[in-house]
Amino acid sequence: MTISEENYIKVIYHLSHVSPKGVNTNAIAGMLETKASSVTDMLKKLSDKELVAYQKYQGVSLTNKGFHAAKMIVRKHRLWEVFLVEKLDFSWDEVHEIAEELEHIKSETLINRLDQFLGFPECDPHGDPIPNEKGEIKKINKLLLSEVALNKEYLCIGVKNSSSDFLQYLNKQNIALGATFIVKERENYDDTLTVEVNSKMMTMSNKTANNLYVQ
Amino acid sequence: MTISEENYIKVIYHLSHVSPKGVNTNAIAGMLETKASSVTDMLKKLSDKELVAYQKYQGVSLTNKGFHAAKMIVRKHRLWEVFLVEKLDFSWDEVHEIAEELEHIKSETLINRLDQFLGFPECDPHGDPIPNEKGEIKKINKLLLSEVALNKEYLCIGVKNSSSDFLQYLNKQNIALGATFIVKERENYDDTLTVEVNSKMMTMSNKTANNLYVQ
DNA sequence: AATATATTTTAGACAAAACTAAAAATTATT
DNA sequence: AATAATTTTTAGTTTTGTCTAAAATATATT
Repeated sequence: MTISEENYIKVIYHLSHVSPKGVNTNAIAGMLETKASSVTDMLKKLSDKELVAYQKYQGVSLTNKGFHAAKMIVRKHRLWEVFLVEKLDFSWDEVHEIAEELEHIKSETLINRLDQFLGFPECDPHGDPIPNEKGEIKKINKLLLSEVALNKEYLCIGVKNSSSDFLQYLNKQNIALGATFIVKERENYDDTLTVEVNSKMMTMSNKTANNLYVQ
Repeated sequence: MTISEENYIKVIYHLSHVSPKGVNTNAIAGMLETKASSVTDMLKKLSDKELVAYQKYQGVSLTNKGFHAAKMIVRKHRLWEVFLVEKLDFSWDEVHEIAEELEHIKSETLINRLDQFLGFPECDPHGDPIPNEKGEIKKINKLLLSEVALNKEYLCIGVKNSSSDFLQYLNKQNIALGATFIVKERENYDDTLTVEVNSKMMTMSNKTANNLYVQ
């Protein structure tokens, strides 16, 4: 697989969680910042390689082969992110771009040794689960902070949006994985929350709360 | 720079140690397993980018810019090799191929953090020096085991040939960086050596001795 | 010095992955 | 159901890096 093919497979994988009935050409083009016509070309190629099931005008989905390939790419991406944060002291908002390159390094042995070196982590620095060698993903029960009961303690276990803007905002607010939240009040008008974050009070927008996974 | 451009620059760098008066098109083609005509095309491109000084039929050499770029690629390659051997327990004959891929990862920050994480190593697992952040290379005084005085102790500090065949042969003979050698006898006919390797006697061909750097 | 051999370059072509513009199919709206 | 709007595909180009075959230059040999 070329890097380009891998990027398509990965994007189709992520989009098929949102639209499981078949991923749109345009959606793929949007994610890859390319044109729909380029996507069509690539879908034919991936279809010939039996990585996707593709019918003209009907969207695509991954075959078993493509699904497995996608999970291996995600596995690499997330393991490298752990490496960058845990071993090289990058912060969670800096790692995505570099991992986008590292995820295309071919060696299976490399990635399995890296996994071992990192102590077989289950999640990446944003709380996303890391597929194991076989492609199995441990499902984690998670809630959005925006949907949580009042006056109960929750633990921050991930972010739904891992854009560096959002992550930098969280850094500024001292919110990281492992932070504790107690929602004290929910404003009816705009769903603004009053939250105790690590024992300190703050006001949190619904948009923010809606991008924080807790347990 | 594309991966292909980087590979050309790196090969020109290595070949210019052997032929400092200008590197041949054919030599480059040989190293990259491509055709001379492809090399000519690429040399024009690299010349336009001012990475090499190129005159038709006269061979190429690196400009200062190209020279620095080459050293940064070599730096990455060798640091990743140290990482693979020291942290992921690869053996010195397994790392070259993987490092060939890793050396093209773009981030400067990444490589400097990796350098720090590894404790600013001066040599890679084959004893080759690692350029620092500025591209400076610490020159190491080294001799070939084939040229050494009899009955004096020498330390193995590198290999001249780092093909996996040779490295695997050395593994089998329990020769690694740090091994001690005392040459007891040199056969006049074919320069075969009788060597004490880590206090154990062995017979060593001239070809082998000629590929071992000692101090 | 003339010729033979080897090396290097040019010219033209191809595959991969992208693009633009136009055509076709699907979906939404009246 | 007909038309409008949107989405997707096709057809034809472009760029990058490669190739083959032929031409040009340089080097070696007689």
